[in-house]
Amino acid sequence: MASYWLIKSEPTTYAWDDLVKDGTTRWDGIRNPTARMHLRAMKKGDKLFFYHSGGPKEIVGTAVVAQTAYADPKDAAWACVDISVADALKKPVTLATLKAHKTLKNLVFVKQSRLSVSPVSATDAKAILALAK
DNA sequence: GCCAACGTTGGC
DNA sequence: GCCAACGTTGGC
Repeated sequence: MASYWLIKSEPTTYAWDDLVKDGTTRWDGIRNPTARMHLRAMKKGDKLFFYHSGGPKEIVGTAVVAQTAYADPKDAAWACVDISVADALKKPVTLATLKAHKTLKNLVFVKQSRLSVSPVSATDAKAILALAK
């Protein structure tokens, strides 16, 4: 059973469009112990929600874990994973929408916006996908 | 540009 | 090993 996660990126650093272009990319540069823990818990095939911070704050697409966690080549103390692009959301789900939702407002990510990788329950994942239609 | 939340650092 | 001070991040 695949798990769901939410990963966050600044569009100016690495945008959804870059992932679409690259197809698969190394998700590195995570420098937070909690986020690293989540990275290491990822399994191949887990689904990822891709969120843009900074500009329009919204979930723009989904990706899948292509390679489970391994040491960051730039700094072995940290971990990274490989991810592959999945689908763009028909309708991006904004932070405001999440906050207005009765269960999604309790997402780890909503409550702790600084955390760059956070878990999403299967129920919440379904709710997000429903909002994105 | 401000402020709140959180992580990290350094003195003890 | 604790805790205060500081820096960074991200939403508003």
